[in-house]
Amino acid sequence: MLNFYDLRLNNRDPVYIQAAMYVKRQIWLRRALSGDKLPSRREVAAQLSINPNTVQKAFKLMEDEGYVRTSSTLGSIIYVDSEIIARIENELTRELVKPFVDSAQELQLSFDSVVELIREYWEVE
Amino acid sequence: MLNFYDLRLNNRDPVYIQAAMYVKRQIWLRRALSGDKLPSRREVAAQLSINPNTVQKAFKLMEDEGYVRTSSTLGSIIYVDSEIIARIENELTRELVKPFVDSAQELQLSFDSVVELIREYWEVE
DNA sequence: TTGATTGTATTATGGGTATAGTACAGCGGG
DNA sequence: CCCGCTGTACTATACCCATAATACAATCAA
Repeated sequence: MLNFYDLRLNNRDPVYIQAAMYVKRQIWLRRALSGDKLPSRREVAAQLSINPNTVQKAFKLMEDEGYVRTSSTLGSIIYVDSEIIARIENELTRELVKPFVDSAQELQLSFDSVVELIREYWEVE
Repeated sequence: MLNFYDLRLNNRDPVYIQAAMYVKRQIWLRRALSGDKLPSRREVAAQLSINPNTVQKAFKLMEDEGYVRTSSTLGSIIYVDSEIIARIENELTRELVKPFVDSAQELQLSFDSVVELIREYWEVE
């Protein structure tokens, strides 16, 4: 049973987007596999301390994007096939790397200096 | 006279934030120097095809952050000293690199694979 | 069977953002 | 002097997001 306790919400992006992205990352990490159950809308809302309506919106989005299926009898489960996984992988890496490279180049940073900056932040926590 | 023709607005972030960030980047790139004039609110609105009120909000933000000064006689001009430049540099690199590294680590990417991904996107246009 | 949980839906409120439209005092160039 | 531009301010509208508070039919366990 996938849970949402690890998800730390930020104040920048819509909450329902963040929730769906979280599930996407779990699929990417192979921590969410086809058939895995998701908690109920109300349970997820409790885990994240958000409104059940916002969770409903996230589930709706995940269903539309194809990796969550819902039946009123069984609740919601993960569904992924190779096509969906490939789509998610492309989406996650592209959405991560592309804007970063664009911004770095807009600031006219060199490739080497960017690598150096990342190295600085990589280990520190 | 600094203009805003190069700024491509996205649909993700508030427009007035993007406008202020654009000026910040020009300062970072030393394309905007102390004393450089900014167009009027209405002129910026025209350059970006947005509402003058939104521009006013951007100018208000830039004044609050210290790198734009306005007098009703001379209009708005850039003002930066070494302290402000240092602050902007830290802010831009941190806001660029930190979230990127956080996301990459959340996807459990290795440092080397991240560098490789960036290399893939770096030259491509 | 009864009661609790489920997915789903609706209405209302509030905050943030962006827009449109208007207004006004101050200043400068013709 | 006067017209136009300036910065500034205000109201109203609209959209998206998030929340609160319900409501209801279907399902399942006790």
